[in-house]
Amino acid sequence: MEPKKDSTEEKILEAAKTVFVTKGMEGARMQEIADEAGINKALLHYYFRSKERLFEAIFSNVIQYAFPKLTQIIKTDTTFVVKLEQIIDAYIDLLRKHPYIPGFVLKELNRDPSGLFKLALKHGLNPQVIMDQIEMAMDRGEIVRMDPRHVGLNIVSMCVFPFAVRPIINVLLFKGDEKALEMFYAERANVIKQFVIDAIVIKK
Amino acid sequence: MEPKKDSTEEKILEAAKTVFVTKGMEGARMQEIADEAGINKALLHYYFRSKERLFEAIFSNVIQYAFPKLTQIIKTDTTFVVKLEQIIDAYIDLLRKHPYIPGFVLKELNRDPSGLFKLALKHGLNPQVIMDQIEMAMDRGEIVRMDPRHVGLNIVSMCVFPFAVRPIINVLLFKGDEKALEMFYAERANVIKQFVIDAIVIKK
DNA sequence: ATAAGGTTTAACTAATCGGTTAAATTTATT
DNA sequence: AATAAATTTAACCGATTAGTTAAACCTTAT
Repeated sequence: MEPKKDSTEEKILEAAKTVFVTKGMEGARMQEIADEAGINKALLHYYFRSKERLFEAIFSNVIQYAFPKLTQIIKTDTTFVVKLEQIIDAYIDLLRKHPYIPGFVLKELNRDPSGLFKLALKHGLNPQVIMDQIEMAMDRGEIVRMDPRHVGLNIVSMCVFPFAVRPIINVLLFKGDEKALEMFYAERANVIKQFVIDAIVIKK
Repeated sequence: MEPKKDSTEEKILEAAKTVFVTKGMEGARMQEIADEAGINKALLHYYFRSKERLFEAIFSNVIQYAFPKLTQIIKTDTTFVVKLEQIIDAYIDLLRKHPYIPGFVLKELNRDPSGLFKLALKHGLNPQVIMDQIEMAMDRGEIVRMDPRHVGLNIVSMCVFPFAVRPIINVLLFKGDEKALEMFYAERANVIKQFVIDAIVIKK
């Protein structure tokens, strides 16, 4: 929280983030993090005693990009459609700015699912709030009635999955054309909004 | 292809599949694979010279669960809706039988995306066939007109993503109740079919 | 029986990697 | 200038791991 300037600690955290996110916990090397930060391995251990401690500092910070704060939006006093549009826009924007986060988080949570318990408590991850809002929209007759968990999962799937498989899409659909790929991602917010609305919103 | 009986080679391949899929290429240990196969490390290297060779044998075999043969279904001479239903059913069935494949394939393809080129050639991965079929359904007026890549990606996302994040869903939505989780996955085929049909099929 | 190939045992190499240490050097503080 | 803290250097430790080797042992077909 504290290190504001380009202090050594900040340089380390930035370097560690880069290396951990691209290589993962197991693939990352302390020497590489030190190089990336422009310091040496001894100093790296001088600041963060162990690789595990450093990783946890990074992971706990990065997790907010994967589970963003949606509670402000979802508790707004508007129609479900408006909330839906705002949430999808916000989520896709966030993912476009941090495209490698989904792959990283998936990898690490599959490696050690127990870490999720701590994170759920620490960051107040509570899908129930979202489920409740979906259910209330059904009660108001705004959307068709179905298991809200499936609704939520469908939306998250369409938002996150394309980023988690970015390398695959890049090869299979765009043959390496990063420019076209980025444009494709930019389109997704509107595509998903339209898709979900047509699928579940009741027309009057 | 050849080893039919419970030959040593078959035992090794089975053991390697188990270990690689659960631990990944980096996390897997040759000793553990040898133990799992009930043999020793020397014999393991006697059959498969290196870890990399063994891994490639496994990965090339496992990849068919991730990119199943959909061409037979999609080339059928029926309406798009019927094809859609068959494909989603087949895909969800496959994933329920091999729930850890998505996580594994994602992890490894993110680690080394270059491997995808070989696989695309070797297994004839050709999304264009599917894109063409989607476009033809639009021409026939069966579904609304939109970028077929988004359509395909939406469907695949809703099918695959929930399996890739199985540990997360298990904790966040089911608090470890594997029984309820499995039932939830069983529901998904129908949920996705209904969702997609409502989203893009034109009612007459 | 014997020859060949499959299998085990056990020790070893070479490389990698996280982490430590101690001394020297630089930088900032008083 | 003197002191303390930050940083570098360079060597090292201990553990892990992929892969090798050579000898012995077992199984099986000829």
